[in-house]
Amino acid sequence: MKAEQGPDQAKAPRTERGRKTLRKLLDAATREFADHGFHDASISGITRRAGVALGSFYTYFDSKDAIFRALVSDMSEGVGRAARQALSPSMGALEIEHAALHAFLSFASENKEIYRIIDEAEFVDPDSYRAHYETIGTRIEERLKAGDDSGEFISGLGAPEAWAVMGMNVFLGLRYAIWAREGDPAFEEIARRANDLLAHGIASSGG
Amino acid sequence: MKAEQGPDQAKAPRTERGRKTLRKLLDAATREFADHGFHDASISGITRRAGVALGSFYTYFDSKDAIFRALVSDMSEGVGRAARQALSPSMGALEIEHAALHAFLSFASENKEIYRIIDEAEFVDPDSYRAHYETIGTRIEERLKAGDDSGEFISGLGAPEAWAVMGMNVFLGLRYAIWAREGDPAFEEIARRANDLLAHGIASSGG
DNA sequence: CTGAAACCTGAACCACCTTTCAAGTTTGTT
DNA sequence: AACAAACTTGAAAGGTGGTTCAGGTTTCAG
Repeated sequence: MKAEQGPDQAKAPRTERGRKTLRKLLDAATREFADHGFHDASISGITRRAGVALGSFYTYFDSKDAIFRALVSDMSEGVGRAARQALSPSMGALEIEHAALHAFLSFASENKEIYRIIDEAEFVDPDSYRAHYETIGTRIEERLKAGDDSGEFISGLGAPEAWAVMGMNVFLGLRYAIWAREGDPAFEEIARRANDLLAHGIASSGG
Repeated sequence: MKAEQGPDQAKAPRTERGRKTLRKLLDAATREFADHGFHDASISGITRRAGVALGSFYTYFDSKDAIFRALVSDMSEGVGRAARQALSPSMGALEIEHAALHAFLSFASENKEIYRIIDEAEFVDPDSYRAHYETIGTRIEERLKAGDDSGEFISGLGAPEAWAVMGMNVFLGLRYAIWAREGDPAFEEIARRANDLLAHGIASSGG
């Protein structure tokens, strides 16, 4: 239909002024979507926060959907980047899962608005949402298979176990990072307990 | 602001005709919200599906939000009812978790629209959404504590483990019930593998 | 049977929001 | 300096859809 720069790119600015305006719009949109949700957010709200005229928005994005997609894509990458940085190949397989969850909890805690936006993609941009979790699920599955190969994990692990681990992590993030309460255990304890569950399960040995 | 019948009740009809119209509106709304999502759903779409005039909607609900809330509340109870029916006190603690997940997968598979509507409540009606998961989490935590007491589970289990289990179940439901694919394992196998993970974890015994 | 309450109807009101556009300003290159 | 391209501007076009309302019909208790 229309020639675009990249998969979900904004119309690329060609001057310094343009790059600054684009950045202002993206930052403003993050706040606007976080505060109001996709549908109650308005373009005029975004441009007001960004301090630019309403019409300027369309210099950089074709539509409200387009800027939302750009944001989701940005943030999905951000989650991946944060996870990658916390992991090192020298870690043991279990240790990797522990570090991944701990990093995820910290990231979610510091980026609550980002999390809400990705969640809302389920309804605004289902393909991106699905791609986001499929990608993470695949990465976890690869880690499980690696632990299998190295003898640290039992064999026969696959996608179902990967999705189970992902679900654990996401829900612990929802409860203890996004919905954090006074008196909750620290992230360190949460990660340790989840790791114990993952390692040995909860059946009593005598059973 | 306004006197209402119940916590999230529709304006109660007083005649048989009224009860039928209310039911038609709720059924139509379920389909409309499932097909279009909250914001792209329209009142006129609901009344068209229900076969009643636009204005009749406001005889039963104060707003679009109100009917959505009523629906979420209905459905949240439906999920709980389905789970309760699948469980029996004679089951062992692990068996209970297995049955709960299996029932949830079946329920989600047969009620995809319900699943989607509850998910969207995160944005339309955050309090209901949170209450929904807090309730389920508490119920799981009670089951874990019961297994602890009976000696079937290790001791020290609590909310973090409950949320981990809930996350596992929800994400397995998302992947294998809602996003089911050709060639996926049967629910029985998914439930069995999740139950193994929950019972013994994935660390190799020799570790 | 009868009257009041419940219920139904759909056109119109209204508030709001995305998107367009024509005209003006700034930037960067030659 | 001079010009084209990039960028900005904000009013207004063009839609949409939630909500109201005044008047008509049905229900049901007495």
